[in-house]
Amino acid sequence: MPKTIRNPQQERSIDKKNRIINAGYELFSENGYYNTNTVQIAKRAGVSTGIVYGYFRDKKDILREVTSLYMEKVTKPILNLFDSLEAPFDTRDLVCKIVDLVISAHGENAGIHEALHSLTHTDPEISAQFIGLEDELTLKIADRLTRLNVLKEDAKEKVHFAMDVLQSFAHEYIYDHHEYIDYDIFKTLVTDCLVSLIDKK
Amino acid sequence: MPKTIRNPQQERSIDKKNRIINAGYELFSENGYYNTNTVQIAKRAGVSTGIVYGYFRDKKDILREVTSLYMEKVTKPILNLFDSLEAPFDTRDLVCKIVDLVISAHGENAGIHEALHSLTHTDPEISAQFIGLEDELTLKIADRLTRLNVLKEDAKEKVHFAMDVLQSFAHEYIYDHHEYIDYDIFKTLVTDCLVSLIDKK
Amino acid sequence: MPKTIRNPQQERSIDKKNRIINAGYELFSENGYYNTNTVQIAKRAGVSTGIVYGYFRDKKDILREVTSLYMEKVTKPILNLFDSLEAPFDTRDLVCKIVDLVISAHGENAGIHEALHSLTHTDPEISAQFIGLEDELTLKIADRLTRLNVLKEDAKEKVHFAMDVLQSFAHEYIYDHHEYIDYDIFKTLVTDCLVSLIDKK
Amino acid sequence: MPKTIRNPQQERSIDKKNRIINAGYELFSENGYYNTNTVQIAKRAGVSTGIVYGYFRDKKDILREVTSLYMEKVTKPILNLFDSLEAPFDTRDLVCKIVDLVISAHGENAGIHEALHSLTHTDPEISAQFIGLEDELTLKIADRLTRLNVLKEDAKEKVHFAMDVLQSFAHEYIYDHHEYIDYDIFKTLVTDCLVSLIDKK
DNA sequence: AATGAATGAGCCTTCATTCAT
DNA sequence: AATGAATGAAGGCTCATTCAT
Repeated sequence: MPKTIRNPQQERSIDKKNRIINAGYELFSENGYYNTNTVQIAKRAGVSTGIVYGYFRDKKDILREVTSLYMEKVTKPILNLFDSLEAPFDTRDLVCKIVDLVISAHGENAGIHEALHSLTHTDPEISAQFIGLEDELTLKIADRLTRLNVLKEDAKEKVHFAMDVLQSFAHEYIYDHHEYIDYDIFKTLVTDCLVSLIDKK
Repeated sequence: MPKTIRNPQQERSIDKKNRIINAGYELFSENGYYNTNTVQIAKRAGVSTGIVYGYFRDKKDILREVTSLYMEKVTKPILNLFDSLEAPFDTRDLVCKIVDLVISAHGENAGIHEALHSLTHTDPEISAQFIGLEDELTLKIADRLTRLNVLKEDAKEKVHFAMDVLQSFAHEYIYDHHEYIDYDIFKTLVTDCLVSLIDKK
Repeated sequence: MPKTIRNPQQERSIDKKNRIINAGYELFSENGYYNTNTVQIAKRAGVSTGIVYGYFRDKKDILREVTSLYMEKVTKPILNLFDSLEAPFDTRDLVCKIVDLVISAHGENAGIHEALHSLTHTDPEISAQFIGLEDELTLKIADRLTRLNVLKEDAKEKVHFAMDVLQSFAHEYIYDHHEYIDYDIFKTLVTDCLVSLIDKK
Repeated sequence: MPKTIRNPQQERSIDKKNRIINAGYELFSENGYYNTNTVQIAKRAGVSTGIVYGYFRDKKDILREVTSLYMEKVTKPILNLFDSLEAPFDTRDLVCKIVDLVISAHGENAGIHEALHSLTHTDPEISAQFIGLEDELTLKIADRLTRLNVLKEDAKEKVHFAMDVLQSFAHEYIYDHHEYIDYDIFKTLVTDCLVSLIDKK
């Protein structure tokens, strides 16, 4: 007897479902998945506990949707940037823009990245979602930069490497802030690294 | 009435405490912190549930010690490498060694890094431990490389950046393995990046 | 504010109420009372959840009506048989007919008997309905057989006993089917028992 | 990760497990399986909710054990009677004893029979337990009576039929008590039926 | 010091019933 | 009359922590 999960078509219902997802997004972000319970999510979304299970199979199902939302939020601005990219352009200039973009994306989605990424290790489904996102992003950007003649060889590897570098830098920048580090210098190092990656050979 | 936590001096007790920490290490590594319970830890350690609370204030306290253990395991081989470093040496050679070292360290401590790092965001204490480790490592290595005349300016920033790059690469290398990526090429990119970082200017 | 329960007069409403009762009948029959929920009943009946409470006070109220329906289904063919009974007749012949009738009635209403009878013990209302049915049936049959001069003394006791025997046999026959039992022989035993009951003294 | 269920060896633990089973027995008996919750069981047993799951996998598991207990209680006195049976004996005398025995067994285990039997229809496991019990009982008694030369042909069918008759009579006698029935006469009918079953041919 | 049974708060989920439309 | 989304109390179960021995 498979319970039916509402697949909301009407505006009000979609809104409610989204409110639950956003509540999950916020709470997972603030306290992590395991420190958030369904009552909190419902309360934050302004709905009753019961109705949550009208829209989601279980708590994990909320997580899935939150993950998707996160992916979209992170992916979109970056893809937009590359879509609107017109040759010729200054490499360093592009890199700077990207760095700032990733930092701000990371900042706005503070916490959720950690909360989700942490589940990657124990949850195959979330892991697959993450890997899928990286795949898509890498391939799209590599393709775009190849077409623009910016990258020739090893485009995918370079793009992926660049993404890793950006990711970890953004995280560092937003969260860790070690006292003895001059983050302007750090940022320059990152930028240089990416520029030389693009201009290689 | 502050409960007394044993600070074990006797061999047998120390051993028992260590067995608990190791059990925690393994289990957190395998299943994550929230999917591990104290009964499992005690069983794996070969001790009773009750005695766990003779050595640790609470479950979080085990986590703290596991984190410390992790730090030591990861830190030691790297520090050893730098300690035994004698000038003159070939930069690329050194970088290659380090890359391999970090990969193997990451591989051996598979899982635990994720499990711990994930808690960083919701747990200030763990976060502080992580940051503290990075601080120590960065400063020591930066100092060493400065003394060896390998790095001059911005030593700390460079070292920290290098560590980030290595970390994320190792993780990528061990876990994610995207199909379309040629990891030999990826590795070369990383190596090049680090070499040029050191040889800068 | 006593909620008003519709006492449907119009054809469409009566139909709807009956569809709910039948849905309950089927579902209780298939899965038992406690494993059936009101949403399932409404869905099976092709009505909305809400309207169920327009026709029934609560879930138990559906049960009451289902019980009545069951009683009717089981009672009618038996009463018909006795109504159409004309003396003289062969006792054994009559008994055989009845046995077959009860078996088929039990088979057709598979499940619901169990589902309902089980509630008898914890639910006084259902219990009363069951007892009421047995009373009515017993008295009518006893009366009929007395008039036909088939039974003289202890008619009610005999009829009731016969009903019990038939009931438990039918149940056995339909459900339990133990491997080592030859049910033709079993049936003969039952028939003999009933025949001798009627022909007693 | 299969949770370990304590298999209690020590007296105190066995006692506790038994107290839980007995609490289940009583409560299922009084209110049925679905109207009894684990908190009630724990409270009645004088233990905490949690420990219930130290002895039982889940609520259903308690049901299983309650069922076994019931079977034993019902089976034992009857088997004892037949074990101590020595030829020659008066058939009617034996039947009377049995009837009284079954009535008292049914009375003492008031309610639980219904509560359990009701689950038979929706729960294959309980069903199997019930059928298994009937099998065992039937075969043992049939065997005993055959050895004693009391029954010759169709022993199993006769015994099973007798058990059904006794069962339904006992239930009638204990619970339903229809006003217009003279239960002494009823009892005589049952006795006669069984006697003639035994003395058949 | 050590054991492991015991505690009970808290979590996820279901479902009879209500209510806005 | 009718809909079906919404409510929230209650149930089964887990697990960090305590306690009798």
